[in-house]
Amino acid sequence: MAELCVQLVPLFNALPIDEQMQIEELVHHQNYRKNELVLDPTSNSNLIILAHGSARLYTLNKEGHENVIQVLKTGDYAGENWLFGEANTNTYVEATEDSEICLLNRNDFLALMKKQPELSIKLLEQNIIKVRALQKQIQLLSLPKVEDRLLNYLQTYAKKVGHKSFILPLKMKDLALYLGTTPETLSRKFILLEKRGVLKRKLRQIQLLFKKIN
Amino acid sequence: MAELCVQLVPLFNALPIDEQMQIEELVHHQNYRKNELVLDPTSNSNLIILAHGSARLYTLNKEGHENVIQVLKTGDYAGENWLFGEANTNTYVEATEDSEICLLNRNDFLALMKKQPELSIKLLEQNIIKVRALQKQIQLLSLPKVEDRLLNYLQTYAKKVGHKSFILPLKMKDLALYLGTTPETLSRKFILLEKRGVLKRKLRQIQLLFKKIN
DNA sequence: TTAAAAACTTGATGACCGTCAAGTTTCTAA
DNA sequence: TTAGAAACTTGACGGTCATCAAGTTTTTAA
Repeated sequence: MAELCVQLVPLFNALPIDEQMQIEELVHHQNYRKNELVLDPTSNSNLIILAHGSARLYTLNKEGHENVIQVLKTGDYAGENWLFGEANTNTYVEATEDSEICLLNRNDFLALMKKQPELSIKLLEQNIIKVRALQKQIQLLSLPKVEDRLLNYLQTYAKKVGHKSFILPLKMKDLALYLGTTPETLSRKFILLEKRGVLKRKLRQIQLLFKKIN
Repeated sequence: MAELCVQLVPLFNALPIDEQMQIEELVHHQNYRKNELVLDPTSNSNLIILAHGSARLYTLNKEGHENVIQVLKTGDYAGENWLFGEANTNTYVEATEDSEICLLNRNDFLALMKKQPELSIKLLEQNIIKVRALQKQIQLLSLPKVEDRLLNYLQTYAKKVGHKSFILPLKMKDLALYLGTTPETLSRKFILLEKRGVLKRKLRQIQLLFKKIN
């Protein structure tokens, strides 16, 4: 279990601990019984974090029938979008077992950001970094050949660590996922690149062999 | 040519016009002669926007040799990252022809955000929306079959517009690019889905035929 | 240290899809 | 209205890669 609920939310988890604690102070921890309604559209919009338990998030269609959007388990969260932009107008959350749930009120949060502009600047900074990482991943995934994706990834990573020798930060399985391929194919591609003299490898230890990293 | 330099920068271009103008007021427009240095690491860090002309962005390696990172043409920009986080410590920009260049100073910009917390909140909001869109695209690109990517895209779009009939917002060519495939394959997949009775299509007019949009 | 699990590799196979080239339809602007 | 361009379609083909299954190696934890 995380020390702070807000650490579970990607939006916040890269923030310095001080800022995280400022936000944590705004959070209301509460216990709900099974089948109890946690929030509905008349509530203030909230970020909802499941500290422990489970809940389901649903909307009601015209016929009044539930439309389950998401099932939340321990450690999950929802409603990041309600902290900004549109408020929640049609979504309900109900505990599906006895649960401990953290709620962060939209207005409280916006007020904090207005009072502490530094906080929103840091959040913005984190988010811009994230955007750049995602764009890079999309650029990679758009290369049709796995070989090119892998090479591009390795070059980028080498540039980032500033060295042509490095240890892969991901397991093959995860790297395969990141590159939109399978461990099998990835394994073969590594061997291919090694045969071509592009790199040397011992397990996850990689050494790139070309002159220029650009 | 855009009315405002800052509209060229994705970070800003979805902002309300008022906010854009506030930022634009901070921008220094300047003319540079061919080969003139626009900025170096001793300058304050700046966002640089090429209103007209061209420039090259480079670093110097240990031997003092130029390492060209990027070539900027009319409408291009660079240094978005210097507005936040790390300052520029090693990059030079030089005009490669007579150019009109807009510079936005990091400190000016941060000061504005601190004075106007609303601004950074809006920027953050835009950025979060962008993150969500990018994550969706990655999720799509990770599906190995084009067919699945297309169907997933169509379902998501239908949900967004709240209707099973809609007009594709992208040309085939662009949709193909977005889905990481080619116009040819995309065309074939549309026909396949039509034959299967999943949808009807007349040009870019789409109608999904399955019961449930979820 | 040793056994079990997890990670990684290897092989065979066929479907999928990118490519190229040549069509057809739709759009655009004079 | 019409010619030209752009967008889209169709066909044939071959390479890439996902899949499945059965290895081997490395890691983990008792």
